[in-house]
Amino acid sequence: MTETSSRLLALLSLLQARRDWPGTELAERLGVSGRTIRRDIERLRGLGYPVESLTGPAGCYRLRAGTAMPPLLLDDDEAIAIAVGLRTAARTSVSGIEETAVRALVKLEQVLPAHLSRRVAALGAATIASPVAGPTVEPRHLTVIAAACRDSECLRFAYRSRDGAQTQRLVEPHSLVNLGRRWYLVAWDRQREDWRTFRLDRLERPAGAGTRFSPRQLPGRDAAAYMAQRMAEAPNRFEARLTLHAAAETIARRVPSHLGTIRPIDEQRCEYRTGDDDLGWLALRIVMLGVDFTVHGPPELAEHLRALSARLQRGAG
Amino acid sequence: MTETSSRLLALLSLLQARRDWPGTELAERLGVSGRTIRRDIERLRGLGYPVESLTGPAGCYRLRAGTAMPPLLLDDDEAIAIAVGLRTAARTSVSGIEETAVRALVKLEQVLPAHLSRRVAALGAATIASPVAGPTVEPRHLTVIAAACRDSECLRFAYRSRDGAQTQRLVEPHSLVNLGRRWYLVAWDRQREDWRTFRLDRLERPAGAGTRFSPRQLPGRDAAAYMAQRMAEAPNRFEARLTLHAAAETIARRVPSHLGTIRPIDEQRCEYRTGDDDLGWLALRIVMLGVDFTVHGPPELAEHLRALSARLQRGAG
DNA sequence: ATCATTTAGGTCAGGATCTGTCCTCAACTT
DNA sequence: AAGTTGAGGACAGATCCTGACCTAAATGAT
Repeated sequence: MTETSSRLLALLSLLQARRDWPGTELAERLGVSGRTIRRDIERLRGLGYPVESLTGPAGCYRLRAGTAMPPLLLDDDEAIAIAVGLRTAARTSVSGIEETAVRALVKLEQVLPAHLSRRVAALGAATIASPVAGPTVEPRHLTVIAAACRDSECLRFAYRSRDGAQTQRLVEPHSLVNLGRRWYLVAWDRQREDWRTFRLDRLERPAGAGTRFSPRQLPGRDAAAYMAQRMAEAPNRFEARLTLHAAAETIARRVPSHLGTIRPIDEQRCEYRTGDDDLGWLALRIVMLGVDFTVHGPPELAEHLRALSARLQRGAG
Repeated sequence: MTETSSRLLALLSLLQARRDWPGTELAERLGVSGRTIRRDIERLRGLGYPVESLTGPAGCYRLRAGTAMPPLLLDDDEAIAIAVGLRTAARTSVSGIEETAVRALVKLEQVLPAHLSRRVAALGAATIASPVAGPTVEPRHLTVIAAACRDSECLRFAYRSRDGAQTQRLVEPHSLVNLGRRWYLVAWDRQREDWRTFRLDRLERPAGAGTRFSPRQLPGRDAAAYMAQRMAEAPNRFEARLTLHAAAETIARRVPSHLGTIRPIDEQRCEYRTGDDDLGWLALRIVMLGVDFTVHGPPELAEHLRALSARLQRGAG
């Protein structure tokens, strides 16, 4: 019955490509009689996909939103758009869905035909990298590691520790965690026989080792909690304290909660605390607020802003 | 045969959720015999989905990337991640796939269950809007209009022209075009009986009018070309000319081609020309380059940068 | 090297399902 | 009021599906 099944898929595909479909046109396209189309529609409804129908002249079938997600039938361009969209969603670190985006990306890339994969890679190469954004994570690394987590497959990679030393690692990956602007891997290090966290931007040539492992119990509630605890021990290099000359609500609407805290001082001012490892990024965040401000620390930030101010002054003549 | 079809879909879903599946486990999950699983795998292969298999102990089935895109079977969270990803991809205006992203978004939203739709909307509301970004387009407007284009349905909306006058429009939508940082609708205006272009950020309460129309032939090669021609007649409000104190190649890698042109002057300098309607955005683009520069015009830009410089100077103390 | 495990696939019989044809109804637009 | 479109029952013939049973081939562990 591969005939009937594939026809049902083709029917779903058509119903997703356009909204309104008269029965006769569907019958023609699929090469079956109108009666069979009606039966197929009935089958789809039986499977839980709500197909509306209008009677009379200009009557048609129409796939509506139901209670469950139907299989998505994408053409090449749409698949590419989704891959690119998920990559940016995974990278932007403001939406709060980074981990899910990576999971979806792994699922998509597993079945993405090679020629589309190449096109996505080409588009990725054309994407600009902001010079103040600091080190970035390659999307490929992200999906390789996420796939290893999902499939309980050992992972091998080279790691550059904070002091610059290169080591080769073999780990049992547990989870990918997105915190602040960075990605971390929580994994059991097989050589050191202990849990470790790795920053993805310090990691090179990750590849599945080919061997499976049985998942271990991570100490702590979950990977995000574990990671947050580790992070609390090693805070950001720069912790900024400023006064903003604008109402707290105005600012709160522009700053995602994990990128710092806002406290009102009075009607026209508020206190803003935020941290980062990168001065350039920190400064840009402040500039983008678009309001007057006063820096209370750290001195490096004030220095950086003065340098930026001087550059603008010189540039503007 | 709804039984067999839905089992095939369930099988595809399982194969997408994890990489390796032993046959016995699949048989258990789907409640059929192992022989039927083998036959189902055979069917999937017959439909063009390449299912690998490993024999021996630890043997398993594995869905590989083929030559065509299989139907994507998503869970709730993944569907949300894709919706959010496509929204950002449609909004960012650097990837060059904005139109396709909107098309995919329309397809997705047409079948996205209501409770997921609400969650996407909630996430969208939490997204921050940069104050220098200028007027933004609501994702809802984008999808409503794109759907009307796709389905050849008349569209009604309120339009605020450049001088602030409000008018009610009834149009036959032709295409959505993304140019620069903006979205435009190319449509046949039924009242004026001529082609018009509309900026989406000036448009309110778009809604399908319920009536269908038969598509007209647009003058010009395609909508993008038509739009580009119209745009050439009405350039940006501010056209910036600067010298950057950095090698042309360095800059070229950071600037998407439609956001201005780079011409080398010598080894260490290049000329950068770029335009925008919004001084804040223009200035931010320059700041983000992270290199020294000299502004040659327009005077408003220099003025704006001096003001920004002063703000930073004050803020840094 | 041997053994156990896993996929591959042929065959068979009974039952279920699918398809097209023909027909009658109901709903809706013009 | 008429014409168009979807809904769906009935029927017959062909097709397909499933589980059971069996043998072959590949592969990792002991």
